[in-house]
Amino acid sequence: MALIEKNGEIREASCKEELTAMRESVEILGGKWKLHIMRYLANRPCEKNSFKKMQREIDGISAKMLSKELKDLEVNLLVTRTLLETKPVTVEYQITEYGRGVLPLTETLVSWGLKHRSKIRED
Amino acid sequence: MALIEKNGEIREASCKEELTAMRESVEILGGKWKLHIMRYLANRPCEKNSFKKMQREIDGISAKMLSKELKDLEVNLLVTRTLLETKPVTVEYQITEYGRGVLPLTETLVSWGLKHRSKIRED
DNA sequence: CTGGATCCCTTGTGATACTG
DNA sequence: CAGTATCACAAGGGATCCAG
Repeated sequence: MALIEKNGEIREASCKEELTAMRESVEILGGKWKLHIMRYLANRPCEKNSFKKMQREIDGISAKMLSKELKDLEVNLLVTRTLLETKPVTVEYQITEYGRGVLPLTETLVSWGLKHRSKIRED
Repeated sequence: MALIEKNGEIREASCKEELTAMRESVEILGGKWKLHIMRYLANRPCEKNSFKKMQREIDGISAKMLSKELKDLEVNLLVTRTLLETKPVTVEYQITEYGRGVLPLTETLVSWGLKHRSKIRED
C-alpha cells in the first residue's frame, strides 16, 4: 500500500489517488527519450556531459528532442543544467541526487523487458 | 545488473541490450491506458470483468481504446479473453498469472508519483 | 453486448536550416 | 556550441455510426 502526505497528515492513498499518481509518473517519465537520458546521465555522474556529446552518444536523438526533454527533466528537478562561460559557451548536464530515484524504475523496466522477450519467444 | 538468456546461455546484459529491453517495455506497457487496465484487472481477479463493465468503470476510456488495448495486452499474454455464449454474447477479461509480473512496476510508478508530487510542491 | 470502421483532431517526433 | 524555428509526418486518441 502506498502512503500519501497531504495537508500535513500521512495516510493511505486511495485507489483513485494511486491511479492519478501513476498517470503523472507516466506523463513525466514517459515518451521515447526521458528514461534513456536518465540512464545515460546516471552512468556518467562525473563526466562533462555537454549537449553535443549527449547528442552524439544517445543513439538517434535530434537536437530538438534532446533540448526539449532536458528542459522537462530540469523542471522536474531530475537533472541540472550548468552553463559554462567558455568560448563558445558549453553546457553540462548532470543527474541530480533526487533524479537517481527513478533508477529503480528503469531497472524494473529493463528486467521486465528481458524476461518478457524470452517469455514471448518460448511459445 | 540484469541477466539475459540467449541461445541457451545466461550472461549479463550489455548496456545496449538493457536499453533495448527498457524501450520494449515502454512500448508494450506505455501509453495512456495499458497500466491502468492492468491495475483494474489486478484488483478484480475473481469478478466478471465484462467489456461493458470495464468501459463503465475505467474513467474516460472509449470503446475503441479499450478494445485495442485489451487486444495488445492479450497478444503479450498479460490478460485472457473469454467469450461466453450468452445471448447476446459477453466477453470476460482477466489478468494472467504472468501479467501480475507488471504489478511491481505499477507500484513503483505509484509511489514515485506520490513522492514526486510532494517534492515538487515543497519548493 | 462486443467491438470494428471511419473520420478527425491533437500530440509526438524527425529533418533541416538558422541564430546568438 | 547550444539551442530555436519551421515544416512535415506518424502515432495517439476521441466521437460516432454500424454490424454480428
